[in-house]
Amino acid sequence: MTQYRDRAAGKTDRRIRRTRRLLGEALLALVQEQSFDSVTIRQITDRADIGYATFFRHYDSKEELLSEQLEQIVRQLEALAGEPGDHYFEREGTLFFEHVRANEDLYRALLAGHVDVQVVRHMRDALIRVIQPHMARHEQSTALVVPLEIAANHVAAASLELAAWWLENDRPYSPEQMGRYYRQLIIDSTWHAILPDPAGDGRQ
Amino acid sequence: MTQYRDRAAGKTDRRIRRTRRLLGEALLALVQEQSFDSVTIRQITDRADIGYATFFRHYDSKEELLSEQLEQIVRQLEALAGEPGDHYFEREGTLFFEHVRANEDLYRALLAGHVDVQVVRHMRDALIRVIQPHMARHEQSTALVVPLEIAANHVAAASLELAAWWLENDRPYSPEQMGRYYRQLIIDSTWHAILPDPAGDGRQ
DNA sequence: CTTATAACGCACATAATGTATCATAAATTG
DNA sequence: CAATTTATGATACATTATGTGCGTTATAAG
Repeated sequence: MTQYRDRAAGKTDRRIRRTRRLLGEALLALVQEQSFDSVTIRQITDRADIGYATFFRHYDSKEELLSEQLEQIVRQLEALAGEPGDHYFEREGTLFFEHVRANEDLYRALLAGHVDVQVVRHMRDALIRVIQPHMARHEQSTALVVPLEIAANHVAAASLELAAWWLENDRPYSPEQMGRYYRQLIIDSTWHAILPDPAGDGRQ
Repeated sequence: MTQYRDRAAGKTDRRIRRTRRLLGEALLALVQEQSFDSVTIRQITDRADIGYATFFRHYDSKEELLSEQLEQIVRQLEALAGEPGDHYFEREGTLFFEHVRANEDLYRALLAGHVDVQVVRHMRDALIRVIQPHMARHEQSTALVVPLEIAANHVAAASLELAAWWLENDRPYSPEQMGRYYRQLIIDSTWHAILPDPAGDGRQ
């Protein structure tokens, strides 16, 4: 059914906002205690003190509810990345892993639990939309060696994978150290792969 | 239940081999027609002409059945990679994407459909076990800038992501072209990131 | 041929999803 | 504040898929 979704994203009626907020909080709390796919909709509504049937008036599935929660992460990343004129690739690194640690619960639900890969892909696509404008600055300067589409996908996917590795292994390195690895393995590497030999750099 | 699993991987009784083969084939056929998560165990057993209850004597879930099918891909990759003495990173590239195209059905089931991320992770871990020995050759030579564990995880994950992108976008480039992107974006880049500045070599 | 055992078919239990409906509570609107 | 709209609660119900138990039949192994 899902009948209240269009209504200006639920910004109108206070009851709608309250219900959606409670459902989101309940999901986040439950995901701390068990894997995402083992959470049932009944559990979510019980924890949120919301009628079971009410859930379906807002979401078709728990994946949809999770995706909505992930949007707040995307907004944080947009703020992190700043404007394309800003030096995204220089500032990123430590900031990204501090952000991951600050939102560890959400990232664990996404990356370390049993989730449909489509949800991860949705998150990755949102990340691409944040990253790509920053990489596109240099597109007109020269013909790219590797298509921007592929490079942006690579950076987004590899960032999530590195974050997943970090969380799965219980954060064995500091955000600063991970930031350095991140830049060496993903950012700088992709930079060199994208741009044709800049002459004198001595790398590729 | 799953009662015949220990029995030397079902190599003994011909009926066991037959049942498992038919179930695997049925899953592969179904995944061509619909997404993995929409396939039911009943559909698999119907297609395979196997009793419903029999499925559970062999597998606990369809994820487990899929994972078993993926093992044949891992064996192919092992053959592709050859011995650690062989120049894995030089030979890889085109070969990998020809391999992906040859096993497109299985890769689509894994990467393009709705699958539990744990299954993808299982595949990725198998890939790491193939790749890591090839990278470890150089470990003793110098202290690595990026830990081998992280680098191997990165290469495996990024390889799967690039393959996923390729299939999701209906293979817009040839395996040869993808092989070049693969080397520039993942292999050579990781090589440079792993080893400290080799001074004069210019590449690795 | 004899024995072991895998598969079949069926019934049944369990659990989760999703829908329909009506009464109630709460919000918005004027 | 009053009137109206509407979201929620609660319940019952239908549907679907998973997973198990068991007696019978078919088939492989020796």
